[in-house]
Amino acid sequence: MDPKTDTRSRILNIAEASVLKKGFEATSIEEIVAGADISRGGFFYHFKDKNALARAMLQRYIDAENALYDDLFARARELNDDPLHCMLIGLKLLAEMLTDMPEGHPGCVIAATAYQDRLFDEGVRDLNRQAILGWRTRFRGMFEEIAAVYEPKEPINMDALGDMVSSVVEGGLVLQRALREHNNASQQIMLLRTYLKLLFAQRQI
Amino acid sequence: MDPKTDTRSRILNIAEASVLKKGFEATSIEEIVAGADISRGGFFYHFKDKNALARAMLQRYIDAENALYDDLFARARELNDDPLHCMLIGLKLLAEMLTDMPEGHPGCVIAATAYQDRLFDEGVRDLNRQAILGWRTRFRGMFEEIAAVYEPKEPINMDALGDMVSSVVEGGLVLQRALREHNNASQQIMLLRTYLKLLFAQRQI
DNA sequence: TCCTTACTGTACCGCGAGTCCAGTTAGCAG
DNA sequence: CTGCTAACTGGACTCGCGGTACAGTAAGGA
Repeated sequence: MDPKTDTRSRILNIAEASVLKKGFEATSIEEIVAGADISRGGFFYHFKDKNALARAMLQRYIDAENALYDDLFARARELNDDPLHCMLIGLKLLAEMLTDMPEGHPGCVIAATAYQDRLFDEGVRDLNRQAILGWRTRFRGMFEEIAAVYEPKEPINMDALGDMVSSVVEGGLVLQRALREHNNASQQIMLLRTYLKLLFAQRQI
Repeated sequence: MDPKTDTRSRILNIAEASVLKKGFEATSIEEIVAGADISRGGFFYHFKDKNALARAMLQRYIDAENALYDDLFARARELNDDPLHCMLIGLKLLAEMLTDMPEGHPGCVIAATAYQDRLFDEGVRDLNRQAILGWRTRFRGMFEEIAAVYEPKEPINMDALGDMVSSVVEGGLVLQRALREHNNASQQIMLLRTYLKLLFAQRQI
């Protein structure tokens, strides 16, 4: 509440809005401090440099994304207890969520970070890495549950399949950003959904 | 031959090597001119600014990528005249090609460009856009040929399916770059290959 | 009263992009 | 041989941005 005590959060909010709109590099410290109504000195009091800001933002983003996945698949699970159908519903929900964002998804920070090596230090890149590995584990687990019930029609590398969710989202977001269209990511997720239907369905063990 | 007359190409070569290794932003004009053994003035004689350099490099990259696809699928066609099998062979060749690169693929310039809005002007972004739209058309055409012979087992948006090739490559490269692994892109392409097998095979019209 | 937290404000540095411009060198055209 | 142009060199300079340094201050608790 007290504007003095939550300056750090205010900085993060302002920075996040600007970074999602224009990219990290395009967001100058100057404009952050202007938006948060503090001095440059104040900024560096909270973050020793731009990398510290990046780390904090990335951590926030990853936490939000994880919470989103938790929520999405929890809701899917309520609707259907079967692991395959739960996954299919979850992906549908994810696709819908991406379509509903009028501006399109803010363009995953993961890719932005991956493609700006120099700008970020090892800590930032490591956060990034851990997040992706976390998603790999999450989805591989779900796919293994599915495979325990439905025999896959083709042999599949489960790690790669786990990665495919992130990969499809990231790839879709790259297209979306480059093409300035707004539903590529959601379309690609729907294609992945079809893939999983073909791969697992109709051969219950 | 004459070092004086092909300075422009020399600049592009030096710049490309450095950009693929460290990223566009991390490549300073200073180091390009040092590598090409010219002066800063000489650089700006050939390229009015860094954007002009980016445009030239991107165009080169896109041309090379298109030539690669032409070659790959031409070779695949020689091996098998059926459109589905041609596609499957082509994707296998592509995956192998990506694995064979010891350093991994140079990390597609498309994504790098998409995620650095401020750095590039409209011209660069438009080149990027046209390239992806070109690949959409290319692959949609191939998928339509396949669909004329093999009825897809699930209804499919052909534009999205065309995009899926680029999307899977881009997504895989993002993972690869973020994880510092080296075969994610090729694995994702192999998954796409399996997808197409499941979607089209065994239902010849 | 003293210490700490959370700043403000100002001055300053280095780096890289980009500009300007005067001068040089090589080659070709008349 | 003259003159013109392309392809530079070299140096000085501006600007924005990240980052440093540090002195001072206002507010709140022990």
